[in-house]
Amino acid sequence: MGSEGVVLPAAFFDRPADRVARHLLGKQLVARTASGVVRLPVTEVEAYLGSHDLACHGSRGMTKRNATMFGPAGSWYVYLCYGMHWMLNIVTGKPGVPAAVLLRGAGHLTGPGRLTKGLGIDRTLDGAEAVPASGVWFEDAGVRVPPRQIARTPRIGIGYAGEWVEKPLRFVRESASP
DNA sequence: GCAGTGATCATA
DNA sequence: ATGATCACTGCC
Repeated sequence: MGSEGVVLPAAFFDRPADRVARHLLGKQLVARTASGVVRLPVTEVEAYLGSHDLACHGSRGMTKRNATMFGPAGSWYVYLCYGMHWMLNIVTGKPGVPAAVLLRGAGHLTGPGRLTKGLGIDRTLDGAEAVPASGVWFEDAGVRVPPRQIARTPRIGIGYAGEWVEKPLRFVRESASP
């Protein structure tokens, strides 16, 4: 479902990635697809905090692949993983700081690879801003997710990251309990 | 439980 | 130029 909401401005993303991640839960991920505009509530995200975060691509310096992570808040960072899955991230914080939030689930789409596949997202979005003109953006439909519905766990698939493996930087929205 | 898949990056 | 790696998924 999903009626129209207020487009999230770039300023929303100009904060530490873990705060952005927490506040993205319940917002609408909106994409213009071949079959029309799709609005899906964000259900699962992960924060990548910057160059000191050993799980963060930016922690080993800027490369051609991760350059957009060092850009301004509110732009998309999209890269290919395992040769077949596109990962969708929204850049956070100040330019020069490599931080972002990975979108792992929204609406019925679970898993970061299925999410991009379902929305038809690939690297052509990399570096674009999260505004309607780019085809993919966020809206606030006025939904507030209470803290008791939010679970925090370690991030998935980052076993190489030393002491950062265990940091609870994955945020999942759980269904309301009785 | 593990193979598929190919761009990317460090090493040379 | 070459090889290891990889913020995953689907089928065994």
